[in-house]
Amino acid sequence: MREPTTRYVLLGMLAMHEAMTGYEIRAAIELSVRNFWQESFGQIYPELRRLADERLIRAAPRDGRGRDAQPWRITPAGRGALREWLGRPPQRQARRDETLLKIFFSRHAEPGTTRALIASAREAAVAQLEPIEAGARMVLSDPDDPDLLSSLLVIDRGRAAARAQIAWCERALELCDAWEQGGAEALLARWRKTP
Amino acid sequence: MREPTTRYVLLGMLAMHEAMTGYEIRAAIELSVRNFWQESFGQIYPELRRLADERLIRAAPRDGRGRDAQPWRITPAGRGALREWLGRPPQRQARRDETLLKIFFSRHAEPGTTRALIASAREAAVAQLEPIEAGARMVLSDPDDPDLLSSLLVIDRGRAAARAQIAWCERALELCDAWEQGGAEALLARWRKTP
DNA sequence: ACCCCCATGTAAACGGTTACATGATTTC
DNA sequence: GAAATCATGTAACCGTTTACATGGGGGT
Repeated sequence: MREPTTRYVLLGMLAMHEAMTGYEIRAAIELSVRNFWQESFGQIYPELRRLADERLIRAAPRDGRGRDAQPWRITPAGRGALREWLGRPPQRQARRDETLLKIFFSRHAEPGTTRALIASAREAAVAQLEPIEAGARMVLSDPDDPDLLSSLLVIDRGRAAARAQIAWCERALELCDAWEQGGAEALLARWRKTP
Repeated sequence: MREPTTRYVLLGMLAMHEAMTGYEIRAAIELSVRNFWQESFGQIYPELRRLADERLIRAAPRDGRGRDAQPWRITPAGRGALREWLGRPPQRQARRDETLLKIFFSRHAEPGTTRALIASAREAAVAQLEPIEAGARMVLSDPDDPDLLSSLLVIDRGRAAARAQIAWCERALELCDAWEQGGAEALLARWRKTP
């Protein structure tokens, strides 16, 4: 049995932010959890309808946002559903990294591909780091935010992941060096140096 | 435009291993890249048929494996397709971690949920580490393997990711402590201590 | 006799992205 | 006046998982 996660992301965001439109929820996801979650409008809008049908959210009065903007509010039942989901052990983890897969097979590619893949993985991680630091500064500027702990935790996780990625890329390039210069022997020597 | 990755995983495995059945390919995936990729039989068997139709693989003679076991071999065209895919920049990355999502929303759960989630994330990472080390020992026992570099690279990545996860979990628990004992002020102090 | 592993496959359902359509409002 | 952003939605398509079906071979 699989479980749709989208609805709980929507409920979670509405639990944090009082009243939001689908568009704003999407923006909030991109702002806060973008390093480990994403949702498309094609998921968000139909799911909001379903949540409203089940009385887990309810339409809030339209104020001066945009003409068509429909803000939603979480209901007590919605908070209950969210709490219940949070209490269940998480099961799904993505486990899909195309870059690493390519690196794994790269012996069968054009020469130099392994290095190129590692280098671009490093660049991607470095690029990830910048918005994370910007997010950190933003969060730190409002110490009264009740979600301060949550925000810092996920920021720290994204940062740690990016840093680990960068460190691995550098080590990986060293292992490539050793392999190219001294074959299996040198590679294993380099490997054993820092296990 | 999206691109099916399954076929290239199959081609890659057949490029590494000479002749394999669908079942063996699945086992090889679970052995080597399971930390960042997975395939189900429902994907593998139909895709093998398609690859055979396109002459990227071809049926190898059945030897004494099992009665129904059908080994496949990669063709030169298949190697070409694999090489071409490896040369294209990787695009998809999963970006989906339900555990972290729950941690992010855990302020709206029963008290203690945040800690419980972090603790179970830590345990999961520790459990991941054991088979990785076993895999490392296995790879190191055969230094003549032409895929030695590839294997060590992905093993090192899995290990680095698991270790980073464990380290983050410990820091996260410390941040929880600070928050619970001294509120925002203590949390920020702890945060700034090791940024 | 029973159970587990090997082995292949199909069909349904689901989760998710992409493309498309539409139009208001704000900013340069 | 043009461009960007705000805003909602639908339909098609695709990738993936799950459940189901089937049966041989080997071990206890």
